[in-house]
Amino acid sequence: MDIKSAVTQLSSIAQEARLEIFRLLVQAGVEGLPAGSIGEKLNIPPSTLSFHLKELSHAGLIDSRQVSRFIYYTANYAAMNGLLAYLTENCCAGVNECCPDITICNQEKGNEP
Amino acid sequence: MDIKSAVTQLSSIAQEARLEIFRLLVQAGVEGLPAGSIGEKLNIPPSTLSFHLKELSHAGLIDSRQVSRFIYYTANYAAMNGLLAYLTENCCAGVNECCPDITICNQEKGNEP
DNA sequence: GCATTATTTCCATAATTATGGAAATATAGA
DNA sequence: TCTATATTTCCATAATTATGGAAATAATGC
Repeated sequence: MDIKSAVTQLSSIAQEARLEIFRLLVQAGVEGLPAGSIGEKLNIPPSTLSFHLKELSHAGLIDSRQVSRFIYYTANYAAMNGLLAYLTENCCAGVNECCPDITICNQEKGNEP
Repeated sequence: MDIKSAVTQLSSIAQEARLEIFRLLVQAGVEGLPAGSIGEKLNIPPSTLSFHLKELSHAGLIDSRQVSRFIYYTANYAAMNGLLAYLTENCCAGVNECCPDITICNQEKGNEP
């Protein structure tokens, strides 16, 4: 992880609408949600939603896949992990127990029904 | 944690200079660093540094204390924890093991010499 | 091909944020 | 009080980012 990617990822969630979208997707799990549902749940007009989804997507914090006419968006848990790890890297100079290892939202253990 | 605070905190580190400052302080541990040292290490002019430190401070991600003529800045590990927890809250709907508990950088276990 | 639905692009406008020089303020020691 | 050092405030300029309507594009079923 380099600092520019980290800034891009942080910027992408440093905005209320996008943070709501991201958290919604984090909570939605590996199946994700189609764009339309996201806009409906969060009451965001299509053009604005599209703009924000693109920002999150470019940052790499969410992925998308097409299913018929719907585009499903999902949180990229690995990217989230990477970002959190970067923030806490070498915490307290790694000298002691101040900062335990982190392992958060490992997508390998997803909850696909 | 409410979404506005989270956005404020994320915005505060969604900027290269500030992310460098924050990470430097996270790594510096509980003693922290005086403003001057930060500016020197990261090559940031005083006025710019002051602006960025204020942003981080207002967001609550760093604290400061005066020691003689120096102002020491420190990472607020509790705030960092809170932010990371907010991002991963109810991950995958909390249905399974997708997202283990997180405990990162607990300042109670600091490494004061 | 046509109608329908889903999503994105384009665009102008508005709002926010970053930069750093110069001056001001604060602290401490002689 | 005078001087030196540390940090912040002020300010103008520049750059980036957000918003949403309207139009365009894409995908599906009939």
